[in-house]
Amino acid sequence: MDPHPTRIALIQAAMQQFGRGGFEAASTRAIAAQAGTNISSIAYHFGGKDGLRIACADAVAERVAQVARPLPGLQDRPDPRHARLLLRRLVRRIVTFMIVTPGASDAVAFVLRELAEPDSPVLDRLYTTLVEPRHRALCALWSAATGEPAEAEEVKLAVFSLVGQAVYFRVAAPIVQRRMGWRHYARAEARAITRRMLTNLDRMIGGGDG
Amino acid sequence: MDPHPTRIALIQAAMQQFGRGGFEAASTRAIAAQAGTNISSIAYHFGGKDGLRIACADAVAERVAQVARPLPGLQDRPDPRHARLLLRRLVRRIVTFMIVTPGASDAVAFVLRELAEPDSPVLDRLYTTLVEPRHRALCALWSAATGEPAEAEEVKLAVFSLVGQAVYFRVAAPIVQRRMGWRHYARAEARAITRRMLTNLDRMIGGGDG
DNA sequence: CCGAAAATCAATCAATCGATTGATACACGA
DNA sequence: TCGTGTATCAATCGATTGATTGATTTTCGG
Repeated sequence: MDPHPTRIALIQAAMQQFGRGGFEAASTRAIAAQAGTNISSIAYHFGGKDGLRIACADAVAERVAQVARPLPGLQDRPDPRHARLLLRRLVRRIVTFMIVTPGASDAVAFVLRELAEPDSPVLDRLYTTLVEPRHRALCALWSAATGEPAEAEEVKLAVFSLVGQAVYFRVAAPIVQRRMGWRHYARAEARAITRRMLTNLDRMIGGGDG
Repeated sequence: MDPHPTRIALIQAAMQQFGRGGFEAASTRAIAAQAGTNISSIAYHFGGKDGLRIACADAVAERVAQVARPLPGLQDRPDPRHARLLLRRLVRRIVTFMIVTPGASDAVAFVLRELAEPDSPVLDRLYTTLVEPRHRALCALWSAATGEPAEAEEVKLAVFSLVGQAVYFRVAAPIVQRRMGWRHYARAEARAITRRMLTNLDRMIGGGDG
């Protein structure tokens, strides 16, 4: 079916192992073994380990671009109530994607590892294609919901605060689960996190029903 | 002066390099070189690379234990206004520590790397000595400020949301700085982040002056 | 000044790393 | 039945990894 099954298997395996212990910790042999192919396939398809890293970044960017569709009601200026509704829906989507979507955990872990690396060769790619446009869109919505200017420092930091919470629930999953007495992130746990984050969102925006 | 200068230099260098690219990415040779000593000093002082890892975790735990002193006004049940004041002070302290304190950046990066690692050998140590007691204290304060029971699921998640924001501003520093147009985290930037986080705290707690 | 313990050194070990090689299997048009 | 390009394979390369060794230097009580 797929035109490049080995290529995709390699990306998937690499994304998982890169996300686990970092880029350097993952060996090409282990990646190839998990993908069910030979080591030299990496060089053949991607030119090397670094090429595989870039391919992972592109795969994430493409996937997110598909999931995070053009937000309805962003082209025109939505009224505050509508903006708040869209923000709530987005928070639901983000948390669901990060917590419960199968395979997304690996992608999130991979991205976070790259973001934390001071001189990651794919950081630029991830920022321009993944971080900035989404952050801008969220700022626009936040602006519409609160009336503050979209590119104000306060708004940008507020949006970072919001997504930072979701990111933390993923990156610190072992700790959160242990403290909460959870054995994993499943539907019930995702619901609890979503509820808390929606509460935070409403209160941070203010003015509404809290 | 110091009874173990080489030991301390090794821990400091290791913490930095472990935090940069992860545990496996850091080579013992590079660590020893940065510490200005020989490779075999690692084996002599810590038994090996893993021992150095544990020593780093202990060093962080001890340092945080010193910085995060017993919170004043926690033994008795503070009234809501006092609790909110203590929470605000703690948020200031956390952000300052994470953003601006020299050397703390390495420690934070190291801890986060360990927390993200699924099967880190020092995760247990870090959790029991570092995460849990602080989280419990924050939950108690949150409870006193809001009236909710301290060990309620909602309270625990709220505290995680709060610290998650601060953690994110550190772990995603390259992204945040780029989006904000900042060249680094200095006093002015830390102040902006602190202000936003205090606003978030006030609104999340609710009931107060916002 | 001496001798033992503490600490550091250069040198080397087997193991593993990413990359490369030449051979091989397969599909497809001439 | 060729010839060609794609894709994977086992085998091997030099380099680097963490660990270890034995010698050397430093420290300090007697």
